[in-house]
Amino acid sequence: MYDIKLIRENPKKVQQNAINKGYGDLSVEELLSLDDDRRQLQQQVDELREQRNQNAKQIKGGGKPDQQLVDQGKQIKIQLAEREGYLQSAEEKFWDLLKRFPNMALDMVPVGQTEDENVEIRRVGDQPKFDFTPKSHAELAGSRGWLDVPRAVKIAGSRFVYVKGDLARLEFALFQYGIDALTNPKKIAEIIEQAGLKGKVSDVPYTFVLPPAVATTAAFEATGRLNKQEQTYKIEEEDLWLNASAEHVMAPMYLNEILDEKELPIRLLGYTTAFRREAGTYGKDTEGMFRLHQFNKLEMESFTTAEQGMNEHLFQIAIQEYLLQELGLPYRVLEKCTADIGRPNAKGVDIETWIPSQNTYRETHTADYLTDFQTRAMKTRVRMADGSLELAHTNDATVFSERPLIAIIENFQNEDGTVRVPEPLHKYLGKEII
RNA sequence: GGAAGAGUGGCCGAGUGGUUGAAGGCGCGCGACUCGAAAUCGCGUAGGCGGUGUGAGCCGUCUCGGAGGUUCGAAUCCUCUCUCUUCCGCCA
Repeated sequence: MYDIKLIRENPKKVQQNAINKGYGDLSVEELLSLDDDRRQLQQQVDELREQRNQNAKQIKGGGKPDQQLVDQGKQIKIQLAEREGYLQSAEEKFWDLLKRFPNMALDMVPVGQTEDENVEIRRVGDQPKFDFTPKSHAELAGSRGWLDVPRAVKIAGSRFVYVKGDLARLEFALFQYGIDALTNPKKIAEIIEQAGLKGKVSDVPYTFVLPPAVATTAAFEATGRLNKQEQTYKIEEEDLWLNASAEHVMAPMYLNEILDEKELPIRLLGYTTAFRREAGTYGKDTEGMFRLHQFNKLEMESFTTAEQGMNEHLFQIAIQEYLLQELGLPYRVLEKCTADIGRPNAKGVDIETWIPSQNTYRETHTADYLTDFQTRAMKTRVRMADGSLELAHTNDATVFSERPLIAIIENFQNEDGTVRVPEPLHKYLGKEII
């Protein structure tokens, strides 16, 4: 949720930002008018309440209640109920609209209308050269018995799969590798060093977390990511939604809490199965396991002070790149433009990994810097060393989903359909070729 | 799922209709005492919203799990709901 005070102070900037992020239908003018309405009503209500309280205080003094004062109190009560009714509906309108406003994009974020205007900032790693025609992951996995799509469709419908055998084991190897790396102080220190972030970010390792896979409406809404129409599954008969990313169930962990500055940063490494409706993607990426209703994901979530937020973002990107480099996967980093960073984001980066069968880079990772957009709604605050109170900043980023498996089996495939396992995963898989 | 009990400030814990945003204690902060510390003593210790305004602050209002209701007036009474504890049932 964006800050109404900042909107009052910078109406033009906020309106322009909404347009840049694809929310041009939202009117700052309308919002400020609703804000005025509610503030006026709030004042009226406060004044009536004051009268009520004063009146009650006077009555209390005597032994027998003064009938005249009691009648006066009744009058106040009637007026107050009326004003409170108006206030309530004014508040509802106001908050409904305010919640729809996007977070302010940082100045460095390129302005763009679609994801095509994301800006590539670097490419790392060489695309593999094949002296045969490389197969798609769906072909490879199909021929090796690693994916069973028809049977998954039979029992759960489209966009579900059974992941089997060595591919399933490769998936767990990948996650185990990510968990080991991010919980290891030495690795963390190495990544910070390599990224030139020494002294700029904390060197505390991530804490591995297995979170609930669901969240209540209130918790999910506070993350700014509840997207019922396109992405989120609701559990019938329950006030619960299936997460579409571990971030959704970790970001609200400190709902209504005041953290001590000394506790920060809080770095969480969450693993969960994620569920997405994928509405509006009919016919897109239908082969194999690229776009599924259900997939597993390892995700970083950090809580920092405002001052540390940006460096934490850079740190999370550095982690993503470090792991991809160790695996030997070619990738490129894109600075997401205003239209693509998403409503709650102030800045965001996508990492796309080379997919030989598609002859292109495809999104495998994302890193989001949310500033205080989530924490304002979640009321997650920080008691600073000087005693002041400020909103925490949040960052989240992918460590690994299942998509890197696609990149691994395609980039490291042999002509006979076998796959060379990246060296860091050998110890988890117990073999070098699958 | 059934039955009973309980949810108060950072923590513990008073409080069953009227100066109670809330006694007391612990913790924490500042100060005194001390060479220093402990102990002791003194003072201070929630947040949101609105208004006014700034060295600061001041005024009003709301918040005692959450929502609603009764009342001139609710932490206190009523209804619903959530969570926790214990017992029963079921179960990976």
